[in-house]
Order: sequence, then C-alpha cells, then structure tokens
Amino acid sequence: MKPTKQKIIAAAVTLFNQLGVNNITLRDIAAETGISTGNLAYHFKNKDFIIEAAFKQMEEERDEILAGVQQIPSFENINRQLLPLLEVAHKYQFFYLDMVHLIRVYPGIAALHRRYIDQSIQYIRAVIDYSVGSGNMRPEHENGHYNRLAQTVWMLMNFWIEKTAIIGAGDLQIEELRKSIWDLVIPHLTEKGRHNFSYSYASFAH
Amino acid sequence: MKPTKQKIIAAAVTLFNQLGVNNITLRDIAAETGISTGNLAYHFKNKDFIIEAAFKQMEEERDEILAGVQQIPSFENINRQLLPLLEVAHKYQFFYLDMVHLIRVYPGIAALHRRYIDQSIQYIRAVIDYSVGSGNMRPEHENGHYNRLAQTVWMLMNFWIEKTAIIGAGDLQIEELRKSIWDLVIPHLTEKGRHNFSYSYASFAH
DNA sequence: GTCTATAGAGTGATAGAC
DNA sequence: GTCTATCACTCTATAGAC
Repeated sequence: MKPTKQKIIAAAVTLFNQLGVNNITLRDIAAETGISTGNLAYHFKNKDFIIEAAFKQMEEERDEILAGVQQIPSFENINRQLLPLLEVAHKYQFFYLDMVHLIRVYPGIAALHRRYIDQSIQYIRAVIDYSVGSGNMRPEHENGHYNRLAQTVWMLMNFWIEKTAIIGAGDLQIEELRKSIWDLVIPHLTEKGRHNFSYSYASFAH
Repeated sequence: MKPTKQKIIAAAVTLFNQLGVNNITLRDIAAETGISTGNLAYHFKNKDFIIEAAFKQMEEERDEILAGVQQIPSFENINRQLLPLLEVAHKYQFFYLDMVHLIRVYPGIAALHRRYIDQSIQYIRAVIDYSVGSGNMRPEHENGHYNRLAQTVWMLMNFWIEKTAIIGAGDLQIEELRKSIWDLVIPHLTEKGRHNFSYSYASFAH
C-alpha cells in the first residue's frame, strides 16, 4: 500500500479512538496526516473507505495472531492468544466503542462486522468442543448450554473495552477479564481439566 | 410536567431509538413532535437537556419496578424484575446503544450513567449475598469471585440490547438472556438452592 | 407558548491549478 | 500526488412577531 494511504489510516485510527468516528471530520484526518483535504479525497473517496481499510488492517493483524500458534483450539492456545488479541482490539478500539453507530451509518462495515463476530463465536465454541473431546471439559448437560457459554465468553471479550470506557477505568484490566472468563469455564472442567487449568493459569500469568 | 415537554421527550426517544442520538437533529425532533424548532428551543435550550430529561424519566420507571416488589434481593424477585427491567431498557434503548457517545459528548449524562451502573452492580451483588445468607448459594471459594460474577451478570444485562442490535437479531431474545444468567449462577447453588431454583425457573417461564 | 426567519459555524465533496 | 478554493448543504441557536 502507498505510504500516504498508510499514514492516513494510522491518523484516522488515532483520532477515531480518541473522540469517536462521529466526532472526527475529514478535515481533522487530513490535518493529523499533514496533508490537505483535497489530497485526502484523492486517496479515499469517502469516510467509508477509510473505515473499511482500517477494518481490513485490523482483521489482518488478528489473523496473524491466530495463525501464529498451532491451530489447535486448546485452552493453552486461547489463553496465549487472549492478550495479543485484546491488544489488537484495543489498538482499533473505536470499532468496539462505535460498533452500533458504524453498523447504522456504514452498511458495508456491518457485513464485515457480523462475519467477524460469527467467526469469533464459532472459534470459542470450537475450543469448548475440543476441550470436551480431549477430556478437559464435561459434555454439556443440556442442549444449547455450551452455545450460550460460547456466546457469553464472546460478550465478555467483545464488550470488555466498552465496559472499561463506560465505567471510566484507566486501563484495560486484562487480568480481570481473564479471570472472569475462567470463572465461567472452571465449573465445567473435568478432574483432568482442573489439573491442566492450573497449568494454563500459571503459564499465562508470567 | 407540561404536556408539550412530555411530547417532545417521547418524540425524541422514538427517534433516538430508531437512528441514534447522533443522527437526529433538533429539527427532526421538532418535526416529529409537530412543533417548530423555535418552540422546541423554548422548552429545551439544548439537546443535552432533552437527553437528560429522558434519562430521568427512564430512572423513574426503573425505580417504580424495583419498588414494586418486596425489597428483598432474592432470586424470586430478581427473576420477576428481569423482564420488566429489560422492557424499560428496551423502551430507552438508545441509552444502551449510544452510551459511549453520550459519555463522550454530554458530560452531564456520564455522571448519571455511572451512578446507575454502580447501583445495578451493587444490587446484583446484594442478591448474591442474600442468597448466600439464606443458604441458596455457596460462600465464594475465592476472594473477588462473586464481585466478578456480579459484574459479569451486569455485563450480560447491560450489553444484551447492544448485542441483539449488533448481530441483527429481530427480537430481544429475553429467554436466552435469562438462561445465560442462570447458567452463571447454577454452578454456585447449594442443594437447597437448586431446589428453589427449579421453582424460580418454572415460575418465570409461565 | 408558539411561530417564522435567519445568522453563523461546520460538514462532505469536488473542480482545477501545479 | 498534492495543493487551494469553493460549492451546496446541514446544523444549532437566537431574534423578534403574534
């Protein structure tokens, strides 16, 4: 990608994160990039295209993390991925803070969002299924229970950034998030799972 | 309150819910109310004041529900309150969908929001403590565990409307929410609690 | 209390020179 | 690729008549 285009995206992401997509104008982005509005328009016809480019950049960074470990959806791996994934989410936090607005105003983004969400929930569900298969988690005791569990874990991860913004927390409190997620999983571990869990727990803490 | 003022609030809430606070202008609200923008300005100097009035109205409706039952924070009561509380939240859903934006742009609303959130989490925590005291829930096995549980339950309730909006669900899927919350609580019930739980579960379903 | 009319500040987007 | 200049539009807020 052209370097100016790259700079524009970086400037836009910075400003969007600070004040929200809604409160940033094309002039703001141009000024932050250090170019004129006319030049900005040359590279991106619309605000939409800037947002879309940022979204695709975020997806690439996320996919890199997911590909970086063995593609086994184990506890160990998801535990290892949680921190870098959340860091990427935080780097592009306006997507999480302004998601509803983006869906309302930019229909092109909505489709990308939903695909992303589906992938995330399915991945969490795969981790659960793998853990059941490897004898670390008990089989679900009720139909639909583990689908709800996967969705609840996803909600914690997806809305965590928004939660910290709303309550006015200074930092991301990632350790709190990790504990909250484990709290949901622990009750459904087998004896073996509880043993392996203490390993994962410790390995992540360092 | 003056009837015109009341009508303005109702019109504003309707429009805010449909398109978001950001995408609704004072002109829109005046048109929906059936008055001129000048007249609107006579009743509410700013958009801020309209939002604030709507927020206080929502709080009143919520307090009415919370006062409507015996002020015992038992499972039975919170189970009974869940549906009407969510209906109020849905009636003023823009507060939940645009919360981050409102906090960013209207500092006066932010303080009200945070007080509301604190109250909610503390209330959920009180339900847990009451359930422990009455022998329905086990004492927490780890310091901070039930604080996290209370926060997770709050997150489910607070972000549920936003979740349904983001995934594009047609309805509120309240039954799913109720099940998801119970999933979090069930593992920490005592024998007695599990017995009482089946009663609560059934009583709510009808 | 309600209206019309308009000031004054922004906004996205484009035309055309270099 | 980059710039300046500007159009066409929308917004909030206010002034002043009824």
